[in-house]
Amino acid sequence: MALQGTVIRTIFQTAASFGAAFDTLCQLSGIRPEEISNSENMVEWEKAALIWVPLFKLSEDPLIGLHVGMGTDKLLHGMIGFLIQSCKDIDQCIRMLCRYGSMASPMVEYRYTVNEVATLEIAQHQMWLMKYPEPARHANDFLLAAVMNTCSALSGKRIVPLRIELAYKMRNISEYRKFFGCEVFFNKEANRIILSKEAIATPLLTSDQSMFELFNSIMADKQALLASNSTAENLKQVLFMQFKGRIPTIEEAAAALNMTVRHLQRRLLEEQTSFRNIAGIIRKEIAIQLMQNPSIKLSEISDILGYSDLTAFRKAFKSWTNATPKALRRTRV
Amino acid sequence: MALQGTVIRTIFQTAASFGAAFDTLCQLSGIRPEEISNSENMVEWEKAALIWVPLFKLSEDPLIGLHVGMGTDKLLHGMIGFLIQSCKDIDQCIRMLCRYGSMASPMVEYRYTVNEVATLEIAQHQMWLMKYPEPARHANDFLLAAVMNTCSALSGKRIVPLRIELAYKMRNISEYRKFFGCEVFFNKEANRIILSKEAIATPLLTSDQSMFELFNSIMADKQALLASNSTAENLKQVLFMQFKGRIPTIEEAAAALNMTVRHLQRRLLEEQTSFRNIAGIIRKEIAIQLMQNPSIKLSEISDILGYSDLTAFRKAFKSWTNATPKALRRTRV
DNA sequence: ATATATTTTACGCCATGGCTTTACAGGGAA
DNA sequence: TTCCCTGTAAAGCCATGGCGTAAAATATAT
Repeated sequence: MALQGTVIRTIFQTAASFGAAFDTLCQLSGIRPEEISNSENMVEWEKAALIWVPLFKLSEDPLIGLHVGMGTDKLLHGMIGFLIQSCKDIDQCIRMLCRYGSMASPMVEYRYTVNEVATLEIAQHQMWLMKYPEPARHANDFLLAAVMNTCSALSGKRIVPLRIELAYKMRNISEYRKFFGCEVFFNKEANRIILSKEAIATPLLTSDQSMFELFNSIMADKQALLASNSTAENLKQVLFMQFKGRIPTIEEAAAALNMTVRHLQRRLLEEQTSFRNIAGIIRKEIAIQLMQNPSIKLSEISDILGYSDLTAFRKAFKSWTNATPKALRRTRV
Repeated sequence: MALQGTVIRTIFQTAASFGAAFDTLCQLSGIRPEEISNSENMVEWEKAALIWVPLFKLSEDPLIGLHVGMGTDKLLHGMIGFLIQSCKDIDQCIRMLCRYGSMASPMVEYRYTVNEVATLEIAQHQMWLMKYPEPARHANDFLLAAVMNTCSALSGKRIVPLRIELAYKMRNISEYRKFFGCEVFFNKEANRIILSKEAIATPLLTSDQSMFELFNSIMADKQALLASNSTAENLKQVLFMQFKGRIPTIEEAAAALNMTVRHLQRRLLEEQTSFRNIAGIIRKEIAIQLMQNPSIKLSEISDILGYSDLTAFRKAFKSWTNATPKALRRTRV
């Protein structure tokens, strides 16, 4: 899992105005400038997640994510960036973000629903939230602010949401209100931008139908290409991306892959693996990731992975790693 | 722990209009009519909690508690009933209910706060809620309705709350709305009646200052008499009544008993016991009560008692009972 | 390809031993 | 009475073995 490199470049460049030199940030984040100069290049998710640590240290700004997002008027670059700026209105922009956003940042899922109001939910992967809670918060603030800024920049009008809902604790609410221009609620169940139907109907100044169709076609082809992996790889993707407190059942996974359970089992058998095998791999990966945050207790990791019994988790862990959790934590320090 | 017997008599008499004969209810509840004919007599808490089971079976009414409460215009009887009807206004009524209510129904705590609005919270003991969730719901509905009905009856005006908040799932909301005459919210964190300041300032038709002072003096003396137990008994009372997910610490208990930690330890030593000893007794008692509901898992009981580790709970349980939890559940079936 | 039946495996639940840490017990001085 | 200090017991955390059950694997018939 990774993040489009140029998003990081944008963040670092914008942060220069907060007293943080571009080169210093690269160095402190372990990122070479060439890694983030090309919109096709992806940066490993942990490197991307942790850029906020030096950013915070250097700026001493508890709202560094929000402030950097304020200064970002182009969230994504390259092909997807061109696609978005060619959309006809804000609504289509957000739909394209939802459809292709995961190609640029697979650790974030964008969900969009339109009823009386339009709701865009930004869902970071739970593993990221658990392992690096504070950097995840800055990243989310950044995304929200950058999304709104980008919408305003492309439409030539200040787009004001109906309200913002944030899943974390309040922190200097007046800064949020000032930037978004609407009420902001903390401690909500998810991170959401709620927009009016008028707002999402706002046309873009940069709209270009033929360019839109061109870029959309290219993106769709690219997405299809990425998807033509082995069944095992696709299954891993599904299990990992749709992980929310428990591994999906084989029925759910088969449905997500548009095949029957028995067919999925046959395909996996052809590839010398099984659903149970893949599910174990995903659990192991998430467990080991979370164990690298020493403040996360073993019982929490067990709960997160869907085990209702700690002894069962211990046994499973031993079977994956041939080591006990404590022993593995010792070796990884 | 018990409940003022005449409250049950009132419930049974009111339920007669729902097709349930008084004698039948007594028989099905294992309660002799003499037990509930005297306002000074108390009925064991489990008998009192379980009266709703036959009531529900006979009436087949999922809102039996609410409906019986609707027909009850005198919540408490005897001395405390006279005290309440002698109050000057609704506000004083509720204060007396909070102060002396636990003498009539120790398994319920009434909490009252007045800010912009007046909030009366009715908190049933957690052990009751866990062991008998459905009867607890009926009892709570009954209490809420009876409290409002009693207020209206004593003041000669229909007292309409600002809103009602209930901690359980929605069930035929229109019946609640119709009776209370205000909005009702379910799935809230506690059971509360929210009243306006105008409502609580409503004077009682039955107000009598000299009778109030007489009954208040008698109740205060009686409460003081009940309290002049051994330190161990008082501590048990405090630990049990203030149990909310964990046993209070020795500091908290000492503060509740108006003495220092060291003084409490000395008093208990004089009575050949200790805080740890008393705390263990309370934990054991709650654990055994909850284990009698087979749908409550051991891990839930462990959590409820404040253990963050199931193996520690198992060990403690063995030390209290000389039996494993499963073995004890087998013998008690 | 699906449906059914049988087999296998991993999770849920139970119980216990071991080690560390922390809350309490209790003595004693002021 | 308060304050301080030392010792101890119980809770927190770790790890493992055992047994039953349900989900998944797989064989087989259609």
